[in-house]
Amino acid sequence: MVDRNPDKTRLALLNAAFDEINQNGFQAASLANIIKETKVTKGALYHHFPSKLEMGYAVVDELVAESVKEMWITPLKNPDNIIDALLLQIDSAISKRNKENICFGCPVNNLAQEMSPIDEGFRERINSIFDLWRTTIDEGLKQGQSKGIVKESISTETSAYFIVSAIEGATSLAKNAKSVDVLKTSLQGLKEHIQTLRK
Amino acid sequence: MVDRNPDKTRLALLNAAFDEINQNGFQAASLANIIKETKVTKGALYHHFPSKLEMGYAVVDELVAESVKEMWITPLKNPDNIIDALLLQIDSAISKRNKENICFGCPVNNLAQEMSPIDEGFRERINSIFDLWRTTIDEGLKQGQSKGIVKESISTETSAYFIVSAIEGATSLAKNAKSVDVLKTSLQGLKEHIQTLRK
DNA sequence: TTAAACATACCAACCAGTATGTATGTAGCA
DNA sequence: TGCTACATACATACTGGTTGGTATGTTTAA
Repeated sequence: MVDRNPDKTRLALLNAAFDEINQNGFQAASLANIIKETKVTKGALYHHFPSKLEMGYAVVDELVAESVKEMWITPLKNPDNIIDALLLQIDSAISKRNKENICFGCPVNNLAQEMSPIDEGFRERINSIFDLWRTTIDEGLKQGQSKGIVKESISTETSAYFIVSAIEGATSLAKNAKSVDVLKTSLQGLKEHIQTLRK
Repeated sequence: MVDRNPDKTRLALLNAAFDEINQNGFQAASLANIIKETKVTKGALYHHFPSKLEMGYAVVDELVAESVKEMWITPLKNPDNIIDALLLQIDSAISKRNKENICFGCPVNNLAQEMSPIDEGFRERINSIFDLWRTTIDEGLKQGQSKGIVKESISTETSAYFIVSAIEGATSLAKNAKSVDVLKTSLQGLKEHIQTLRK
């Protein structure tokens, strides 16, 4: 490194680790690739992070969790109309995908699948992301019910679980198919379902 | 090995590989663990499979694909009532899960997540499993429409994509939460949705 | 002068894969 | 039936490469 800027160095490592993990998974993520990509030396890496595992945790806490909040929490907090807000965010999620990035899937789901049976630290972190996501939708639907926007007959809890799982499943299918169209079609089914929740 | 039984040896390796892959993913699956588990030597393993990759393919072709067919293809081929058949298989899938095995998730989805960006051989194999699954549901819904069981207004293709992605997403959420209840609740939403497809 | 920030060289452990061997079942033939 | 030839089935020991991690530096800012 030419410039001595610890914050910048740390962030560069974190971003490179995020990419490496997203492409190869955590276990197969190679520190050698990360230091090659960032041009940070191994000594500097281990100055900023005590271990590969802790670096992985930092990626989840600081990058993955933040991106989920940006996409699925903040826009769904106290919206005028939760159903419209959900449909908008689904379309927004679709529009962010293209041929090149569809194959990486959802970082949260990737790590959930790979690490949850192996490492409790990852599992708990990812679980709290899913919990926050689901409870935010649950809360939004409940508010929608009391506002008279959402059908009273539905269980908001069941719906919230169902919506999150459908989004993750659609992202997963599309990742494997390497197809934005698969994502669109799968989420079209979800969108139509969400419309039926309207009062 | 005491007894010289090539078919048995091969199957033992395949089963052990399936377990090892299911727990650790393909890349982190260790041949050392597999030969330790089966008490088959490395020479014998490489006599039956030319490489780790080919052994992985064999696991997908001979074990994973077969288990999906048993659960999601055969019972959904030409059923009297596709909606009842779907609901039955979903309940059957739930009932096969317990505290101990919920954390392993769906083998198809696990491999899809991990290997699809990395290896085309895995991706194609898994993709054809998903295709078969989805088209079977699609075909079943189409037959249901012509029999007057399923609403004419729905797109069977969209519904089929949606159903498969919801099942995978629910399995994924439950895996991470290590909770059969999460699976039940998520799939409850799907079951209610499937009921609305009835004419 | 001190500590943070970074750099270099190295390590043991593990990995998939291979080279080379041995034991055993079987097909062909006398 | 008994012997030979051969291929299948399995075993052992090793290799080169990669892994995460560490010990021991040097540089630089405060």
